[in-house]
Amino acid sequence: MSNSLYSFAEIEPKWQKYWEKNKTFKTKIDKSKPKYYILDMFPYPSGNGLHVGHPEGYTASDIVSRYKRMKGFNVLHPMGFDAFGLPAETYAIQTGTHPKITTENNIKNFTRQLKMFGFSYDWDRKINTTDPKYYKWTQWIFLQLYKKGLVYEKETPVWWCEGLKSVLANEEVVNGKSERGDYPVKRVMLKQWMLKITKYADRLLEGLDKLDWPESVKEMQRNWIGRSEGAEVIFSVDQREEKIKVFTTRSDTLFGATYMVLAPEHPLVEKITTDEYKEEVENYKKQAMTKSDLVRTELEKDKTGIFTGGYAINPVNNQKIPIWISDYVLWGYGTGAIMAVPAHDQRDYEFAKKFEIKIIQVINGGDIDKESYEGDGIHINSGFLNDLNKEDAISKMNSWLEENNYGKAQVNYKLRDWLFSRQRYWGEPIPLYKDEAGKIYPMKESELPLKLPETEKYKPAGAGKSPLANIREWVEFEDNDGKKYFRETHTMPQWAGSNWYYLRYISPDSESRLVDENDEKYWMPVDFYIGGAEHAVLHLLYARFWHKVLFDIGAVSTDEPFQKLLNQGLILGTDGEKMSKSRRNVVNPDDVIKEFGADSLRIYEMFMGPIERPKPWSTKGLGGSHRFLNRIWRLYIADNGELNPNIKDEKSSEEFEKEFHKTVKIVGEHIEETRFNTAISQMMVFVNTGYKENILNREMMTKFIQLVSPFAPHIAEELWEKMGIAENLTYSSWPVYNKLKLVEDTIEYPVMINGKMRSKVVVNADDDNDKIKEIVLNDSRIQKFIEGKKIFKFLVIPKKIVTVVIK
RNA sequence: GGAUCUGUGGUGGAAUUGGUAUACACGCCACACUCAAAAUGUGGUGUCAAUAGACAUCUGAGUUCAAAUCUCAGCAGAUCCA
Repeated sequence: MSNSLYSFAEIEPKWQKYWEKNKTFKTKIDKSKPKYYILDMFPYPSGNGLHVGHPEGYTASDIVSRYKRMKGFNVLHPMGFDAFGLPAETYAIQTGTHPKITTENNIKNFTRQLKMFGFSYDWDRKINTTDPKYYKWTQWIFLQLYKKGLVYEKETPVWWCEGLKSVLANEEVVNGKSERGDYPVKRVMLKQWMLKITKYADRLLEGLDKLDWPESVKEMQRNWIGRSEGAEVIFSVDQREEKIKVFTTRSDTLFGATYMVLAPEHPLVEKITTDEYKEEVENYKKQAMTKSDLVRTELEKDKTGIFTGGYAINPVNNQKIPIWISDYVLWGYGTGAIMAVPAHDQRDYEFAKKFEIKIIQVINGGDIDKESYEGDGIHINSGFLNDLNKEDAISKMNSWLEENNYGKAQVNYKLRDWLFSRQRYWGEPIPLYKDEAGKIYPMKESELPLKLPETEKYKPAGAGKSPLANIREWVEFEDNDGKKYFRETHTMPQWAGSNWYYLRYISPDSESRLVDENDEKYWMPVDFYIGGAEHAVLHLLYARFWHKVLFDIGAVSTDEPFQKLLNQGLILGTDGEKMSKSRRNVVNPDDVIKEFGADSLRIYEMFMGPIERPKPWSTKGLGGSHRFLNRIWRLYIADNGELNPNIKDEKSSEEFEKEFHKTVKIVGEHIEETRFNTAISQMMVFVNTGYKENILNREMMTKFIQLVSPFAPHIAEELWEKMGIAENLTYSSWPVYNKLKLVEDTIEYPVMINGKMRSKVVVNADDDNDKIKEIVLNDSRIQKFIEGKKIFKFLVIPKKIVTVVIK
């Protein structure tokens, strides 16, 4: 159906080979040029190959790369693979194929596909996170974190699925069952490695202000970090030594605290529970362990809880208040305990109503018989806070707490430390080991990389244990001192490799450092980073965290890694739904390239709509983009294969020349603004105009090829060659437009009367307002409307519109 | 429930950031080429009315000489968070 006039099937491989052979995109430091580092989020090389969503962002970054080269920048534009991950391991468990082999094959396939698009990557810088030469440095960074005291071990629950004999991630657990196989899952307590990202919370928050990122992504990160100012309050436990610390943003409501709630996992629960309640509490704890945090904190859900039999003392009035446990309080969030003020918190209110706990109103307002009141107001029933408003009451209470050693003002973060252990085989081994007494030792940097051992058993070794635990000869070793040591068997999460890959591209072969010092200073920061919005929080936050640590130890010279960020929108199926195998609406780029060529696919994906918006696929629309390339081709090449005889050294018409300069202006500006769809539509206008012209000035037509080249590089190279130009297109200078050509001698003004468009008048560009008014009032159409009416206002908005108000 | 974003022809989307609403493309219609079709080229295409004109940017109000654009209220959808 794609009746092509130009043979993309020959042209595209021809130029891809040419670029590869000539190393056209090889990048070196060149201090005579400004640098530009433009980065794609590197893909996980899945067995399915590329989908049409990948090339959307990659084409956008390729257009900018090619444009910047022509603008005289030294451009670094690399690609690599984030190749550790679950699918290869699952496949290994099923088939016995080593993940290394699967990964190698997939990378080959991905590379083949990426090359078919003609992306201008410097392939000599390709990286692969599973290469020991690469993960040596991932492990090295981990050791630096360890040395800085940012690594610690903590007992935390993980999801264990007996049916799958595997530990599952939160996302893999749906309604207390495994997403795959629907087996029950349970919480298992396990010692795991944590990274103290919370230590960097403030800097991660402040750093956002300087970044040229979408506001939505910055906002998401701010919410994720979740800084809140409040107070720590210390409650003592009735008849016991222990204290309970809570964090609250509403210390002013302390007089209304009528009970406390501990997370079921809170270690104090066991101590304070009286014999009478022991059994119930134990049962409740077991139940809570099966629920995910998401389910537990759902607002609408029915509140559950159990009284422990213990009491705490409210420090402000020495009242005994009951201590409950409930799953709506999470362990690992804040202090795992809350003071409950049912009168002024909705969840506490529902809880208190259900279990008939006392509700004391301490702020005037609302109707406490019906619902909690969370607004501001005058404090009542609050001793020394009475008559104060919220703000004043908070500050007075915080001073009181501090003076009396019952707490202090405190900043709290929603951000939690980063759980860094995975009970998997296909990940970076953690370079730590323990002796028989359990003492932890970091490996020496000179011993890195700690390679993954070969094995044929990829299944986990048992509840919460990694497959590596099966390989005794790897785990146990004797050091020179003759003592026995045990390696850590957990591996790093997939984020680890992707956390710093942008640095490795800068000097992929450096053996002495993770990134060469001089090269790093030249290339960093990444000027422009393009990728999916799904990484708005985790990847982009973790990478910023590591980067700041590297900055602190002097390994990098910038405080932030990614200056500008763009999220491309999802490409949906023709049905407007997310592409998925089960919906059978997946479009395969291999098929598209076979039928229409890579240039057509590139142009189409850029022309679909604004890059950052989600948009549905249209096969017809793709045909239109292909037709556009054919029209370009025919504008240059006649049916006999020779150059179009209209292309000559004579001057083109005034109009066509004007359109050309306008096109140069718009295409350049719109690339800078990443508005590729409108850049393309302007090129279409130029081509449409060109079809009506008899004289296509050779110089203009040459420059137009340059405008096309970032978008459709193959056809551009071919036409460039057919025009007989020897200069290297990739490094030719981007055309400059002549401003004077765009200045009009005359201006056509639309004339509005009482807000309605009534006529148009043409005036000379240098006519003053009086002259314009004269022309307008003499216009016959205008006269018809203003006849017998009084002119109230007469406005000329320069170069825009004339507006008349009559009555 | 919260945060952020979006809402324009039959469809994807433009609109110089408050100034002629619907650029460009898809689809559809007509004409040319053709024995015919495809491809290609040219023209038309918001709705009602057919000279004029009236009405149209999710709904309703407001600001303004002028609103798709700004403000408020509501409705619908998307993403993230709870």
